[in-house]
Amino acid sequence: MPATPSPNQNHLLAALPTAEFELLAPHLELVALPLGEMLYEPDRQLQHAYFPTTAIISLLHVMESGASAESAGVGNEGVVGVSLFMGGETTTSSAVVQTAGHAYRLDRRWLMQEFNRAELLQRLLLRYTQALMTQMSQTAACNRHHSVEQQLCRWLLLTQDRVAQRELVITQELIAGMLGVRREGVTEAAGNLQRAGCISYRRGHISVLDRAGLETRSCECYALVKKELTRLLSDAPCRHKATTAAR
Amino acid sequence: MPATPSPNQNHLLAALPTAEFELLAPHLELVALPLGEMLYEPDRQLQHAYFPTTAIISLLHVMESGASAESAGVGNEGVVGVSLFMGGETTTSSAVVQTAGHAYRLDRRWLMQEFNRAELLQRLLLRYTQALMTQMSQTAACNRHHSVEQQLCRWLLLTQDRVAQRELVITQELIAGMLGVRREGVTEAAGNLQRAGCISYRRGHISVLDRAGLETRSCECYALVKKELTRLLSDAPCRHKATTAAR
DNA sequence: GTGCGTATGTGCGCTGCCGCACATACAAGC
DNA sequence: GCTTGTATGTGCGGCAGCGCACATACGCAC
Repeated sequence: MPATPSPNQNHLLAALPTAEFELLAPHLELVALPLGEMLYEPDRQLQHAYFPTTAIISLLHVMESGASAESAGVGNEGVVGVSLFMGGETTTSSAVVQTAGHAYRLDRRWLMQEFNRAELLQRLLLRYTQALMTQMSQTAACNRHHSVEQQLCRWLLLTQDRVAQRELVITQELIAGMLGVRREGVTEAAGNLQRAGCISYRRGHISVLDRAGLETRSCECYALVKKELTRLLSDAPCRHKATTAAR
Repeated sequence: MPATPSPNQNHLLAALPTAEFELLAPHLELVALPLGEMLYEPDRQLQHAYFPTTAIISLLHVMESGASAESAGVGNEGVVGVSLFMGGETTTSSAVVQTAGHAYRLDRRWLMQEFNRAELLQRLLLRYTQALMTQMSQTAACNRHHSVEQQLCRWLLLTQDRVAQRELVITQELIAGMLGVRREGVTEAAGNLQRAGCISYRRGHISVLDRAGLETRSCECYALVKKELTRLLSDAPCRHKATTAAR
């Protein structure tokens, strides 16, 4: 973990060619995102796009019944607020900070303007958006067909990729909210994984011990989403090495 | 149903201002899409974008187990092949003709070129893509929390909006494939809906008798997706009235 | 009309997840 | 240390949907 926050910790920002980055840099504002903060909710006008460095954000759907489910997560590989440049400005989902950390944000108007002017920035953001769509649509199919344990594995792998740390700081209760299942279901699945030596956990902390084991027990969705993200962003121009991290 | 096929039957094409449409028109090619035809599949390079008029296309995910689920459907409100202008060129899903009919298609290269040149075309396509993302992410949450009957209602309503006909020509088996559930589950749900007077059906045909009834029995997802589609496309410039049809 | 392919109806037992009601045990603050 | 809030463990009945095995019945092709 770099002690000094840097925009290059975000893969999209790091992938921008120097010329474009220089234009953008003065407008980047570092913000701390505490756990549970809501970056946007349905129908509320989003004021900034957020490029996470150490924070992780969940795109959550809350149903009328109060039940919730995550359609995608965003970490240092992406950006929160694609609806700004997609033109809709609002979305039907909420964006909630799932792991506290930092992000750089850009003002809405500036981003919208620059998106239309800077061709490479536009291309990069659109390619990332397609990766996000992959994640969403795969989650739809995954929710239909795969078990809680498989989905927990997928979720742990995706999340760990974003923090680059063995230990995740999160409660099973919160994970249940993301997956849209009961907290008890997560407890049981996590128990199995711990007994199998894949993870170990204590009150609010989960450590990944055996990634290969998790990948075996995960459904195919993890590898698929990961592969697509890599494909879509790896051949982008790149100032720093941040984008190369595949899995 | 107009006897003469016209690009204006597709809401996106109809929404283009005359100047932009004139540029595009010579490149539009009318094609017949038979039931079951696969417009693209994972990793296969897409050669055309399809603007359906009477056809309906399902964006399907096929899992390793062979099970499938639709993450979104595309009818005359949209376009198949957003990955072309999003920059990825391929996707991880398949696109399968769910209801036979017609579509206008545009060559891949021409569309990619024009997307970068024509600002209004770009804006329209991106807004539609955001509506598609709404459909995908809502489907993810819906698959998690709602019953087969609720989802069948949602599916019937969305599909009927696309054909503008009382009667849909489709088997329960195919619907089951879209929803990612058992055929018997669809049979049972359809039986309930018929007994309630919402629909009537016979071998391969389903007629919607009571839209309001279906909306009541549907989950909130139908209204939400529909509303977002309307919002994103209604304030677009519009040569014809096609885009105004909100439900 | 007759026949046949295929769409639909129905009944099993089974499983995974739910909803609830607790028991337990951790960790931070006094 | 002890208390207290909260995270986790566990057991129950219930139910929706699954997988299977059929029975039935529709409608097209001949």
